[in-house]
Order: sequence, then structure tokens, then C-alpha cells
Amino acid sequence: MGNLRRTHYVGGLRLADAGTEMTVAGSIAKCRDKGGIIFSDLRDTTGVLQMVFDDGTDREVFAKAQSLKSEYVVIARGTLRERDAKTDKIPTGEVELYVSELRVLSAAETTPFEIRDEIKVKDELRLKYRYLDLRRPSMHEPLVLRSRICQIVRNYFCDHHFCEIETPMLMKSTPEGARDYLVPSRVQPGHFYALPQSPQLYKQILMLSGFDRYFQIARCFRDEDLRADRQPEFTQIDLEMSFVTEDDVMTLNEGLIKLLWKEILNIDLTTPFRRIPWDEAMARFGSDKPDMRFGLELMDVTDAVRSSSFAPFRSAIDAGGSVRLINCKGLAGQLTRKTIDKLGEVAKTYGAKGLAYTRLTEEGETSSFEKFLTEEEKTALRAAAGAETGDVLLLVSDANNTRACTALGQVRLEVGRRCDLIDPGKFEFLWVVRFPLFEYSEEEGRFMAMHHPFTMPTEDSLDKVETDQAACYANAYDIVLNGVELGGGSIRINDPELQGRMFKALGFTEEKARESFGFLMDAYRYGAPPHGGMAYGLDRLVMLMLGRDSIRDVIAFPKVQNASELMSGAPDVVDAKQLTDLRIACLEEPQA
RNA sequence: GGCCCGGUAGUUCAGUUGGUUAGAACGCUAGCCUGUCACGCUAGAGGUCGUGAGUUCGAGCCUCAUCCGGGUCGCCA
Repeated sequence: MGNLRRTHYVGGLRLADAGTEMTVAGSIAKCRDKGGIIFSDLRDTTGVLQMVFDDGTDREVFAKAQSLKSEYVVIARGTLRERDAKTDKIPTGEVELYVSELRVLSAAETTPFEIRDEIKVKDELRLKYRYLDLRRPSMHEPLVLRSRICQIVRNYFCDHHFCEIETPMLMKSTPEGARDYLVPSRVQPGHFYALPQSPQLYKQILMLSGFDRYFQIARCFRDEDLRADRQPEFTQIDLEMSFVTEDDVMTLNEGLIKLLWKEILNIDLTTPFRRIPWDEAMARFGSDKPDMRFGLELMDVTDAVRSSSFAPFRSAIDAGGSVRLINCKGLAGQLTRKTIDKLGEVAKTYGAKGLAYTRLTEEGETSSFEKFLTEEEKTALRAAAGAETGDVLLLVSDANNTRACTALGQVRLEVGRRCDLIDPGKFEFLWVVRFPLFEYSEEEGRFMAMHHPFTMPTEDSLDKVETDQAACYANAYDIVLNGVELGGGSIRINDPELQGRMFKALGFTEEKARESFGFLMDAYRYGAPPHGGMAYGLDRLVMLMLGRDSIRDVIAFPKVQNASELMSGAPDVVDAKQLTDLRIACLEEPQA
């Protein structure tokens, strides 16, 4: 850099700074060589500034400017001045740097793709050259904002008497839950650590250690298949509090969300957020994370068609199931036969047998099932639905009520998207509360913990833990934003006797429980304050705040669908020696 | 593990019923241009059509397999 040292970042330079002598540094975003005058855009981490060279410029400097190409790294000194021709396309558009000294610090080969926001490039290529992709402002900004968000989170919790504590990344593998990433122990051959799926057990222990309030921005690992909003490693904002109720946890966290939205987006949110029991969320929206930005609520119309001979309804009702309906008000124009067929595919994807419909248009009505109904049933159904000309009724029947609701809930979302019912600028928060304590697993043939095995049952469920697991509810809560689960938590069991009953209800033998969670059960014997907490998916939080639709946009080096990282090429084979040290043999030859 | 979509210049894409020399835009290279900002003008270079096999006189196009990427169901306490 010679004698040049940066004095200014470019992003904040305005007309008021004109006349200032300064030195800036960054990369060349674009050159416009007009012959006698050269414009060159300089990009640093804060923004873009135009540099100018003309016949008043030192000849040697002008020659250097002619040689500039995209992505060359430079440092330049000059005087900031008002532009002759201003632009409002960039924030610094009223000023430019009239350069008197220029140094090329690093030349650059032609990049595999242009470093501009407007261009479309395949994800595969962008991820292989992630360092180039991250130079683009639209990829750069989310990470800068993510850092600010973390700072606000830290300050908020510290201000509220939380203690930030790091918990181990190498821990004991636990049953239940997601598949663990395993790490072999060299000093104890055949023994393995697991990477944490969450700091859950440690944070509960910290409450027993008397820290009263804990938080951590913690990396978590789950060896499961990826999605647009799921990465094998991700970050949680994790917190736990002693001597609190469900309400205390929710209120404190509403404060955090309100602060974040104000500081980052300058949006005033209204708190408290609404709270909806899980049963109601499922019945009205067919989801435990309902998107509340639009209506189209589900209705239970089982009674209207209870004696119907329509076979799908008949079999669902006879098996103790139900018939659910949404009335797509005034959408008959948009929901053509073809579109309804597509919606039927959606319903089937989520386990429904099909999607029944009635389309009421000016020209007449078409229905896939009403010919099987009596006039009375038809009238009752339409009355229940509040059906009018222009409406489309969509129905799912299933022996399993949750499945019926879930499938129709997904249809609801698809109708919302297709018919443009969702305002993308809206932020609709809610808490889903009173989750079921257990969930029946067809695969395991037993009840499993819906949240985790340390979740406190609700008062009215305490006596049913062993006897009626399907009717038990939990002091658990999820915070939901625009149809996405942002985070969740619960009040924990702090009574060893109740914890024992829970393990038993979950089908753990005494030995199995002891083997897996013995240290935790022991810890609770020495005095445990009542406590509860929650954890946010930080990546999803940042994604939603910035209006992105993939979690990858807010993670510096994300992994692709087969869990590899395309830039570095992880995972990769290792030396035979490394495996020998660990006493590990491969059952399958790795592919070259 | 299942289903759906995609892979053609550096990039994004087009490519007819299977037929001669595979096109466009942007980028790149060279030249010109003193107020551009998606700068403009002129010229030029640039292709194992993801990979392998098959059908055919002939394959970017059809068939099979395989690899890679995306979405999704299962899965994710």
C-alpha cells in the first residue's frame, strides 16, 4: 500500500463530505473508459463510490486507471467532489472521488461470473466460488446484518441478567430426536462423542448450578436431510431462565423481537403476540405454525355430511375421522379445474386420499362429490361453508383428523400463494401454546415426546401421563412468524419423580433411562429451581427479517443437499493413517 | 429411500419431426470515444452439448445407466 492508508469507508460518503481529501480502498466493481475520461466504481464492504480520472489527472495515474479491470484491488487517494451528473441509483450518487494517487494492490483474473446483483447464476457455481458470490452486495449485506442482530441479542440478554456460557461441542450421544453427528475418540477406541443437536441438557444443568439465567448463540448439528430452511449445522439463540412461568419466558422474548424489529427494520411491532393453543391452530389453519397473513380458515363440516353415502366421506367418518373444508371466497375465477387438480396433488403429497371440490360460478356449478349428497346435506354443507356464487369449496376427509387438517392446511397455503392472498411485507407473529405432550409414532409403535422428554406436562395432564397419553398437553410454546417456526421452548420438569414417570410413559426401561440421562436425573436430586426456556433458529430469524427465502443466503458457507460444502469439498476421504489411529475401518470403499 | 425439475460458449438461455457449419445476449480480447453509471460504436476469440453405453446411415434432440445441482415427501425430540 506504500504510504497510503485508508481514511474512509465509501458507503456513507455524501455531498456534505465534498471537498475532503481522503484515501479509500476496495475492489473495482466496474470501469467505464470513455477515452479522455475514465469512471471507475470502487466497492468496499459498506458500498460503492465512483472514481474519476481525466486530462487533469497525473499521466502516470491516468495510465494506471486505463489498465484497471473488474475486481482489481486498489487503494486510491483523492478529493471527494460533487458530481456534474448525479445519480440516485447508489447512495453515494451525488459525489465522486477525483483521484490523485492510485495503487493496484492485487490484479484479478476474469471471474467465472459477474459480481453484480442483477445476474442469474446457478447455485452450484455460486457455492463453488462462494467468496466471489459474497462480494455481491445482496449476498454481502445479510451477513453484516446478521452480525448486528447477534450484537443486539447479546446486549438484550446481558441487560436482563443473563449469563453467556459456552457448552461442549463434544458430548454424549443421546437417543430420541435427530440423528447425531458422531466424532470418534482416539484415546478410547470404539467410543464416540456426538456433536450437540442443541445445548438442551447442559443449559438445564446450568440452572441447577444456580446461574439463574443463561444464553448462548450456539452452533447445533443434526444429521438429517437438508431443505431450503434446514442445514446440517445451524445456529440457535438458546436461553434458559429459573423461577419463571411460560408467560415470563414469552413476555421477555417478545421484548427481544420487538427490539430487533425496531433496530434492524425500524418497524414497531405490537406486543403481546397472540397466543393460540395447538388444537385450535390445527383446526383453523391445519398447521402448528400457521401463516396468519391471510384468512381462508379451515372448517369442520363433518356434521353436515355425517350420513352421506359419498365413499371417501363415509369411510373417514366411520373410522372416527372428519371432513374439513375451506371456502375460497370469490376465487372461482382463479381456481380453474386445472388448478384444483394441482391442489389435489398437494393434498396427496401430505397423505390425503384426494381433494373434493365444488366450484360455484355464474355459468353454473361443478362438483366432484355433491351428486352423492342429498338435497338436505348439500344445503347444510353450503350453509356451514357460507357458500355463494364465485366461491370454491375444497374438502379433505380422512380417518385421521390431524392428517385431514394438515393436508387441507397445505392446500390453504398453496391457494394463498397462487391467488396472491399473502402480503409479503407483513410480519404476523403468534405463539402456539399447549402442545400435545406426546405424539404417536407409527414407526416405533409407541408414544414419543413431541418436544423432548423433559417437558413439563400441563396441570390438567399430570394424572394422565401413564394412562391417557393422547390427551396430555405440555407447557410448551413455539413462536411462529409468517408460517415459519422461529423458535420454541417449554417449562422443564424439575421433579425427579415426575421425570421418572415421563421416562416410563415413553417406554424407557429404568436401565435405559439411567444409561442415557443418569447424570441429569442425579443432578435433579440435589435441589432444582423451576425453570424453562427456549431456542430460536437464528438463521431462519435472519432469513425472515431480510425477506430471503433460503437459509443459505444468511449463512457464510452453507452446505448443499447432499451435505457437502462445494467450495472446500467437505466431506472428503482421509488418510488411512488417520483411520488407523481411530481404529476405524470403512465397510464401503468411498467413491473417488 | 420416494417423487418432481434442471445440466448446451466464461455466464444466462434458445435450439423445429433425429439431418449440412450448434445460435443470441451479457462477459472477455483489441481498437475508437471527455460526464458515464446495464455507457456507446467497430472487430474478434470462445463449444468434450454433465458422463458412459445403446438405437440409427446420422443423436444436443430418442432409450438406459450414472454423476452433479434445485425443490419436496419421509425424516428433522
